[in-house]
Amino acid sequence: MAINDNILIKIRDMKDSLTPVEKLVAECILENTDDIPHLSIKNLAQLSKTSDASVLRFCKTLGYSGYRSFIVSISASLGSRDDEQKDQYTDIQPGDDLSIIISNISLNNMKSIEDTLSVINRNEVARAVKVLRSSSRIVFFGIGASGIVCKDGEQKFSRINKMCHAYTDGHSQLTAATLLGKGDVAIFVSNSGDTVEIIEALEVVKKNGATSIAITKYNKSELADKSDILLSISTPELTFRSGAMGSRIAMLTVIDILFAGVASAEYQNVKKYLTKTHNILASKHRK
Amino acid sequence: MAINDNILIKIRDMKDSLTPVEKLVAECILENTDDIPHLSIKNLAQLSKTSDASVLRFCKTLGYSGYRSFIVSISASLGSRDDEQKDQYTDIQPGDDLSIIISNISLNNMKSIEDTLSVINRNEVARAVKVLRSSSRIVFFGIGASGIVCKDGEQKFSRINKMCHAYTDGHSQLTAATLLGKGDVAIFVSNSGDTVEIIEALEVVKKNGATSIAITKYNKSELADKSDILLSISTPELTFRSGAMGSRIAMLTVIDILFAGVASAEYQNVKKYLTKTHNILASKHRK
DNA sequence: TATAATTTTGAAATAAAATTTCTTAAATTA
DNA sequence: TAATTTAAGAAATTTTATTTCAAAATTATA
Repeated sequence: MAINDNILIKIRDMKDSLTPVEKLVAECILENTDDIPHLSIKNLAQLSKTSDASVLRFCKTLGYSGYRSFIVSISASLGSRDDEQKDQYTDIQPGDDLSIIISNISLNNMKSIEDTLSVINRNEVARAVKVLRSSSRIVFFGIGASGIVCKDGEQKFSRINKMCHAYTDGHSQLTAATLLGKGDVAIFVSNSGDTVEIIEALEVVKKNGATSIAITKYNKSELADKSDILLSISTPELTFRSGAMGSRIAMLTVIDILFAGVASAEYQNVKKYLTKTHNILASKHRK
Repeated sequence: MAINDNILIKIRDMKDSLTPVEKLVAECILENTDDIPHLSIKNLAQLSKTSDASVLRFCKTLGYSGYRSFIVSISASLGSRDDEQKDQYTDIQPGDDLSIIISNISLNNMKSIEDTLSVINRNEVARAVKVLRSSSRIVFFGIGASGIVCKDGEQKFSRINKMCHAYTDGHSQLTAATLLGKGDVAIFVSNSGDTVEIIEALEVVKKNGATSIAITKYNKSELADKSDILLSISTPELTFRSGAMGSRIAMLTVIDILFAGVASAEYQNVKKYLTKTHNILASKHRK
């Protein structure tokens, strides 16, 4: 829905009440709309087989103060032209035009965040932040795409000097899980919530008395059932074609929230770490 | 959601890499956006306390052919903008209420994607997809938070049986860069575009004749200048508190787009791979 | 720290574009 | 058919944009 004046509609409606030469100008504009903003008044006069004075008269007839104003207005109208479907999930189809792919992927990723925002339980987030703040160390468990989310969490919490580690394969996960104990927090990242290795690790962790946090899709799953704190994400179930794009973005956002929650609550303690790590990284930039 | 180019975002992101006088122009434009379309180049020079030559230089720096093109573009952006205010970037404050943190983080991550959509050059995306399709192998270069994005790319492209690898430390990056040659594609991921190791690797890669693709923030930087194909992202410059959250989400979205572009164009070839990898992963789920 | 090289900048010159004025042509009407 | 009005373009003028160039500021180098 274009909310602004649409000059093209104005021109179309005005057309019949214009003088013959002005009408030529109007028709020329309607036929070459996209090019108009880049034409000079002389160019447009040539293209419409009229004169520059007539083009200017046309602009004034439409109510503009001059050619420049007219161009500004037509540019704005072209800018506000609606871009088709906006906010439903759309899957990528084979052979899709690249432009559609670009907006679909972007919209889906945005939608994943938005949807996660609406399913996530704020009390659970608060509980998670609380146990993370008082934890002696944090261990992330995730495999494949979820492993990447874990690595991200590890990097983030390292910056505020939290003892933390990400384990991204079954074996190291089991060994790490065995060594956890009371006061430790284990964060399990799994889209499905049914990954064998993750459930195995969860069971070991629980036996050892550490607190478990699950980041998983909003759904019934063993992970969701058995973990102490449940942070749900939501993302479209697109076909396998699209890979696990949205869910990963949603999971990262949950990690961001946990990090910001902890860092903000402990700001007095952590700001020196943030400053230090920021500066040391900046020194690795040229110039 | 504004899906079109938004020049105001471009200006905001570019600001810090401009010369002092160009920066004055940029700030003046950001403060008087609505008036700009009706100002002559001389007016704008006066308003920004610079010279007409500098304003013109500013337009060219941003990539426009002249002042007129710039005005057309800014008019289009103004025409397409919808209810602002709501979608301003917001930073986390120490001690913020958890509920505010949750929505700020989510909104900022969404906005990063949206803004990236408005600065990314679709022709460059098309070129990138083309070289990726015909490449004999793909190598990702990135360090720190960007390294995680690289790992993600590696996982994605592996699923369609593309030869690919992510190198996330300076040494392995240099050795990998040395061995690349014609027909190979190197994807460089760096938010700043100035990371020492990345620039070094880029120089080696160029010397060896491989094609270079940069994923970096919309800004002037050595990486942006020197790479063959430039894919820009946009994200708010929040204070250091928030870490590199938005930029990472934006970069991942760009990777998603490249992957979907390649997979969609080669759907007939890759669907068997996608099915196979999907099934083998599903077998690792319980029940 | 002085000097060379480079980059940034604005003033002036030039070119291009927009606007006004004026004249002629066409249409209308008495 | 002649007088009047309206429409249109050519030419002149004004404004605007662009290029060129030299001074100033900055950065690198000795």
